[in-house]
Amino acid sequence: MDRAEEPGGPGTAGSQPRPGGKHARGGNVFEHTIAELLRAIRLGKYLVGDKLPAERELAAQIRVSRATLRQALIELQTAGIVTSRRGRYGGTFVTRLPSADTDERIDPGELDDAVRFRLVLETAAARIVAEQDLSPNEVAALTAAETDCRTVFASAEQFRVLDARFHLMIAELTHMPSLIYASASTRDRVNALLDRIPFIHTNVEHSCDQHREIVDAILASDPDRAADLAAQHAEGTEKLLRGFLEQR
Amino acid sequence: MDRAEEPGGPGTAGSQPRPGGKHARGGNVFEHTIAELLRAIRLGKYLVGDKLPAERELAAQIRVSRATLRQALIELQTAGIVTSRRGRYGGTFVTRLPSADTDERIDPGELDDAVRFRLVLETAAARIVAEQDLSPNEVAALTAAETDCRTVFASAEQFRVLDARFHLMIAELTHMPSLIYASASTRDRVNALLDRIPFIHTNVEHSCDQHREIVDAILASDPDRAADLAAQHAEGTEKLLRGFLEQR
DNA sequence: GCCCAATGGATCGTTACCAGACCATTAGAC
DNA sequence: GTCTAATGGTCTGGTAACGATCCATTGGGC
Repeated sequence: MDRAEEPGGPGTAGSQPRPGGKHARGGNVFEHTIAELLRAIRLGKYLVGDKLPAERELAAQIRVSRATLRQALIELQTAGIVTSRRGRYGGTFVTRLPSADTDERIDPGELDDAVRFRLVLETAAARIVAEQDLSPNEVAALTAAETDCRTVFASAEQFRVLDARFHLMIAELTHMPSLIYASASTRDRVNALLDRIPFIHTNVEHSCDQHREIVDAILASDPDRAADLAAQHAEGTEKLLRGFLEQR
Repeated sequence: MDRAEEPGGPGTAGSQPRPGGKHARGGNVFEHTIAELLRAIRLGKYLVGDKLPAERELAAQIRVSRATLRQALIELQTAGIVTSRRGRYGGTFVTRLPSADTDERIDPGELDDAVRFRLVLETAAARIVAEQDLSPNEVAALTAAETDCRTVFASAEQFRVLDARFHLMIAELTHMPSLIYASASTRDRVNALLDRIPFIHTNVEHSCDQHREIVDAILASDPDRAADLAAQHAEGTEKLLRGFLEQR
């Protein structure tokens, strides 16, 4: 190796991916904040109808000033994704899911990276969780997340949120902050890709079946089987995405 | 990435880790820049004696303004880690390795997270690389990185740089930017922990032997063995660290 | 010997973002 | 009915970081 740099080398320096903008970080803090909120909604942290945390609290969570957060919220409000009510017991509420950014170009490397990294993370998470002893609460949460997925065969959007919640649930059960964060981040990238391809019922049902099997393997404390099933599951998505998006 | 998030919701929102500071990101851009430079040096991207990229270029790489970069460089210069020379064919040169920040407190969760995530990443990387066909150049680079480790039994600092280079080499051979970035980031966290414990010759020799075995498995295209060896290797470090640092 | 290109060094005006204080509105409690 | 606590909405001053420009130094090429 060496410090040839650029072309190949997304090496060690370079910090987070930060497109281009005025200040540091992701372009600017404002856009980053919007992205963060959208992601949380898309990944099912806040479902439609849910109330977001109070502005002061949410700002602290995203580590951004309230002023900037409000800018972002106003943007989302304009887009019809949230609404705000004043007064005690008021707040900001999710009204609908954000529509997919179908216009963005597809970076060929992006697909490859996102989908392969997802395979790594989810396989590992499934194995790790299967090796643990889960508390009754955790078991309940996991099975609930699994069955929730089966309730919605209607829209791609709704399914995707619940699907994401299921997979993130597994990641969270590892209690590894790094893995949780990486999984959420990667999941969102994969979801963005899934939005580009048709919604296929058969696939959804198959996915749900696989979810069930993964949960079974985890609850049966069978790490190898859990990992293997998770890998198969991820590979299914991978093939689907590559089939639709690669080479064009 | 790292650090989780607030107590309750280690969920999906929460953005990059941003301790506490004025502006956004890692406290402030200035500190982040220093950290980034130190990391690149510690992980062997720039070895002692090497010339850093020109300020204008380096600033662009780190995605930071030249003014901020210079602040950081001046700090490093004051600390004796780099020196600058003006004029054409001048530049900024690495003079010595940064000394470890032994004063920082050890977050008990940090050890656990860093060490477990490292296991996940390096196991996956080894498996993936073993599944690939490597080009002659890649094979050469890998074996070179491995043998380089054996050349230095002198100081902990030097060994750690070469050790990091070896592991990052494997990560880079996956050609997965996300995995490369995560590996570098995690590696640095682990290194910071290793700086707190004594440097044990026997362990280093054992590590080198394991490196050799891992390379053998990769070149033999034996993914399972490569993954298994990588896991054993990482677990060795894990036990060492836990033994010295946990519970006190 | 002169010039030039590449580098580090310095300065300046602008802006994005922040912290904190304050105002406005609301629903429930009393 | 009034009070109160929790919330969204508004405003102000401070500053970190930026982009841009210019200066200073140096070694090699002509």
